[in-house]
Amino acid sequence: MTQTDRTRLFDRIYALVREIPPGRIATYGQIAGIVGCTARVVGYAMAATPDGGGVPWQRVINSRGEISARPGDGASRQRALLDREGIRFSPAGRVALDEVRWSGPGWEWLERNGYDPGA
DNA sequence: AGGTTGACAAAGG
DNA sequence: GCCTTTGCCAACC
Repeated sequence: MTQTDRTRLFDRIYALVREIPPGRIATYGQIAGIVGCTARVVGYAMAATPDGGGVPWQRVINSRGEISARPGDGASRQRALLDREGIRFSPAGRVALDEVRWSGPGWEWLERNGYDPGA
C-alpha cells in the first residue's frame, strides 16, 4: 500500500456509503462497525465528503433515526433528498429505521474490498 | 508535539 | 421516552 492508512480509512467509508442503495438508510455506528472505527470518525468523514462526489452522504443518519445537526442549513436539503428517494419522516422528523435500515453490503463486496465477512 | 473539536453511540438517571 | 454523562478516535489548530 503506497498511501497512508488514514487516506484508506476515509476511502473505505466513502466506498461503503457509496454502496448504500436509494431508499435505504444506514447509521453512523453501522458504518463504523464495518470499517473498524468509531462512529465519530464516520461523522467527521461525512463532514469532509465533497458534494457531487458520488457519495450519498444523505443516507447516513444517527442511531436515533434522525438527521443530526450539521454546519450550515443543509439539514433540510438532506431531508428533501431522502424524501425524494421515498424515505418517510415521522411528525417528529424521524424515520422508521426498522423499515429502511440498510442490510449492509454483500459478502462479495466485503471480500473484494479486503474485509473479512466471517468476522 | 500537544490540546481542542466533532453530521456519534451506548449506558445511566 | 427524554436528557445527561462517558468513551471514542481521527482531523484540525
